[in-house]
Amino acid sequence: MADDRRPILIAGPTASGKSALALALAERLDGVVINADALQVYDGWRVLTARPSTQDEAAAPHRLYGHVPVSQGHSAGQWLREARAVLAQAQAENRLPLIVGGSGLLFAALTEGLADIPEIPSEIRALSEARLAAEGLPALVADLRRRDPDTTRTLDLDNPRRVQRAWDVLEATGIPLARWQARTAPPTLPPGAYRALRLDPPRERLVRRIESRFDGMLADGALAEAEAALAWKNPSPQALMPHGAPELMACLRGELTLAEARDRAVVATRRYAKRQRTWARGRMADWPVYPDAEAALADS
RNA sequence: GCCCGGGUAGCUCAGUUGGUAGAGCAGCGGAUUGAAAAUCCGCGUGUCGGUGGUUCGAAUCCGCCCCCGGGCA
Repeated sequence: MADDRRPILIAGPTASGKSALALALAERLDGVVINADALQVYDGWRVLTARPSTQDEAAAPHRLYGHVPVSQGHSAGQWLREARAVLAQAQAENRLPLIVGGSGLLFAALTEGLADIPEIPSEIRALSEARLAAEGLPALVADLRRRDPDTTRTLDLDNPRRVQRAWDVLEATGIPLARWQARTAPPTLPPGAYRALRLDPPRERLVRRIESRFDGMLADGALAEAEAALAWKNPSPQALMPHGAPELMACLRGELTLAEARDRAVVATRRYAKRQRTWARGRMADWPVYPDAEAALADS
């Protein structure tokens, strides 16, 4: 097992200790830490997204952290392409890849595959966004049903994001989303090509960690980060959504007290952790589970 | 001490002329193949402050008591 150089995937809810575990393993096993978190890719945040510190980054190589400008969008597809390149590079350098993050979709893309759909031009996205706002979801659903009955059959039609995505893909490529997905190529990391584990601390402990971590973020300059974000020129919507960011920005605008902002940020984070656990139960059911990083380290 | 408001789900509150209660948020469960830290779906028994009474029947009417606001002394 010691000379097993297959990539290690580390998942778990936010604040469960994934990053620390990845760093410890990277130091021990001559590894490279690869980010699988949708928001830690942004260069505008460090404190509020709980990104590894500069000291952490000096202790072991880290990839796909803070490499995307906040003016840009980012997608699971982009991440997958980047992750493939980084994996190949790690292999060439004989470093053990440690892929760590909280975004279940990114792990699924890597281990189950993702349809090879080109990026959607921003104008098309803007168009569907505008139609959604002006005509509402039912109108977009009706339009999609008429033009792409196939995809409509299996789509969650109550979910504006999904409907919009299907509409965008059809509009941009002329090919139904369902057909793209049916043609999905085999995954980058098929079963057996990787090792995986997930952290899942007891619920009460995780809640306490979420609270104390946010208080720590406030002590570490989260407000200054939010203040800087207020001055960003054209941030992409997703760059503004780290938990705590909208709340602290509202606080700085005088719309919330700091205590209110803190409570709402904690609640948002807790709700996210719950969704992450649901994903893990359903989609990572066969990954070995540990209550914390120490237990996982002791076992590896 | 007196007067007026309030006391209903963990929190904020709705409850038509008395027919044993319901929203939002939180919480819980679930979905999730490109904005995923997003988005969507499902789940509501709680001494209706306490106690006595009126009534076939009280969160709803009456008496007393307790608690929280505000006002007058």
